[in-house]
Amino acid sequence: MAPTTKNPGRTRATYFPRLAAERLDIALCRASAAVARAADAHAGEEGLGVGQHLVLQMLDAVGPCSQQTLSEELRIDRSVMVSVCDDLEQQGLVRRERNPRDRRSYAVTLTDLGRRRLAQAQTSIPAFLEDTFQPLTPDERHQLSTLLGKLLGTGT
Amino acid sequence: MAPTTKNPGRTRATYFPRLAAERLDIALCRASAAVARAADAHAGEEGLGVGQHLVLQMLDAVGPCSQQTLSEELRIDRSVMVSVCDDLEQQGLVRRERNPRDRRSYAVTLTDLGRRRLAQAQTSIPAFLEDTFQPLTPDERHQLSTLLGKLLGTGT
DNA sequence: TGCAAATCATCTGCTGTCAAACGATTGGTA
DNA sequence: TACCAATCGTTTGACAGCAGATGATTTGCA
Repeated sequence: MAPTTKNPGRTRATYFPRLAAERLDIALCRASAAVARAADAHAGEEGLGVGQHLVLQMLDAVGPCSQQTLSEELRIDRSVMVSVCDDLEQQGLVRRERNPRDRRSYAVTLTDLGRRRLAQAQTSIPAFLEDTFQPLTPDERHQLSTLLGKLLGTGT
Repeated sequence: MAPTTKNPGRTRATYFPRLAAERLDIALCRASAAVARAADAHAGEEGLGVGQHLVLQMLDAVGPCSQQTLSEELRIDRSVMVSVCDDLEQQGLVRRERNPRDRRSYAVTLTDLGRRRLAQAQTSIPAFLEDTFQPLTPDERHQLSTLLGKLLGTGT
């Protein structure tokens, strides 16, 4: 069985690279799926979901926010934001205070515990990014960041 | 109401650009989500799902395949591949023939109708890509493709 | 040969995401 | 004032994606 009798149509030197080269949209989606998987795994070890981390980080950066604002800025659907804030509140990392000016909205507020939890979670992010984007040099990562920025319409 | 009495914490000059610049993983996922949404919309108009299109294209390129091979090369879960092939078969675009060498697997085969349908669907792809990646110059698209290729481990 | 392990396609159940609808509240207009 | 549209948070239902189990079949090895 020198000339492989089986695997009649199996073209090693696979098809995927060709596809990824031709279809930029597919390449982007597949890469994103891999990265998202890694991020979820990392977040799982850390005990704080990706979305929850982002909410804490934004609250720390810009102060108390409505869930609406958090949704828009973090690109997380508002119906998802509900459960994200539920979890955070239950862990005592944020408080939901009614906005006296507009009682329809909350003013989601970072607690001291939340601030400490965020600081702790932040420490592992650089290593995670380093690990996930290891195939790229620092310069290439910067290129990628710029290109994605343009694609997202977030200025340069 | 010259000094806006409401919107106390609303920081226009939004937060998202900062986030996207710091967190390459988030930028990648958000960009991918936007692109995927556009692709789904395009595929909807075309009447052929993204996965179904990819299957037809691969069959045309490499000949009859098992669902397993299609799954691996297209990065589509095998349990999802089942319904993708179901749809294609029901529309008469592929046939599922048993592989006589290995009756566990199918040899999914492109029909003439499938080949014509593929040719028709292909024509609208360039315009879709042009539209979706409009913020990027051709050179930048090539850069992005190269970077994603490295990230996906598909050689240069 | 006969038997254990691996493989292919499929099915089931779980999770996360999104669209749409809903109550509560607000702002604007007559 | 009374009323209508818009907004915020929430709930619900539909749907895709993935892990794991299952049945049929094949392969490897004694």
